[in-house]
Amino acid sequence: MGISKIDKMQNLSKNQQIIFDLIDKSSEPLKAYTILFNVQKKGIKAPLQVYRALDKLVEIGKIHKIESRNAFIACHNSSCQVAKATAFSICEICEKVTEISSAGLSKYLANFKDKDGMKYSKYNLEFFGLCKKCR
Amino acid sequence: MGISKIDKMQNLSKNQQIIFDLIDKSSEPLKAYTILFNVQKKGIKAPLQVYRALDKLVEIGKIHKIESRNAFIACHNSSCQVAKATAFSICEICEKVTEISSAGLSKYLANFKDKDGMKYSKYNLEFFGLCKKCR
DNA sequence: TAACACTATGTAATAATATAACATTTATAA
DNA sequence: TTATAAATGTTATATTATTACATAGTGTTA
Repeated sequence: MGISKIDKMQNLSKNQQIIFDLIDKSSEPLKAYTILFNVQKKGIKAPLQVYRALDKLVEIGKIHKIESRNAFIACHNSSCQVAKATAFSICEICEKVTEISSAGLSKYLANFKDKDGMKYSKYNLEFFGLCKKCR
Repeated sequence: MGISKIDKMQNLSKNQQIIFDLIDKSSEPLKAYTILFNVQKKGIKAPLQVYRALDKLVEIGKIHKIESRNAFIACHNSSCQVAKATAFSICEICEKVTEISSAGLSKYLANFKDKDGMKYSKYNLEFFGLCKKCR
């Protein structure tokens, strides 16, 4: 009668919950020190407390890191299996980031084989361009 | 009788050439401060000198930044149009990075449209897994 | 319950990555 | 040649991330 991994994913610790809530309600990706500044009133004082929570949230797939921006957004895509398959579009003017949810794309990438016939279990894809507003 | 952009790409400045040579002959991606350490004997003393050369080399497509690793490798792929379309495989154990050269993949991604029918002019894709040696 | 393993937290210090600001020099084009 | 753009040199500082060590909570199981 163990607790499954799925169940565990829903029981965030105190710091994890505070930081997830902040990221989840944000309309844009947040940087670690922006997060730190915003949660200091809740008792989280040190960078490490933020980075530890971020690491865990990324690990369980609740948030993703936008590598080219060193920033974090909440996952809104049920099909990215625990952070293993992520794709984003990034506007180079306003910096708006949107998670891409495309069955075709994820299928294509999950099945992609390199020259040696090797498949990869995990990927991150970042598209760049101009969003509707900024065109 | 102007000099074309292609020609310009081959005339690197002194610092750019020193830093490109180092990256080009490296068997692994190099980090900015590793580069700095290695070119100090050649008179490049400050981080900014390195970052400026790196920025330029990325811009003209001679090198690429591996975003998830904050490291740089030389481009060995004639088909990545001036750094606008890059794909890499990264071994999560030995950290070996290989640039992927796949006409199918680049065609698929160059033509990918999101839900709004929008195409993107630029992308970076990083695959993660275990390389042959580390399996 | 007691002992254990595991996860999370708190705190200080510091490492690693990257940019701002300003002065000067070199290369290129008109 | 003169204007312009590109590159360099230098100092200081901003931003991002980790090491090391001590403590506390949570769940498991003997």
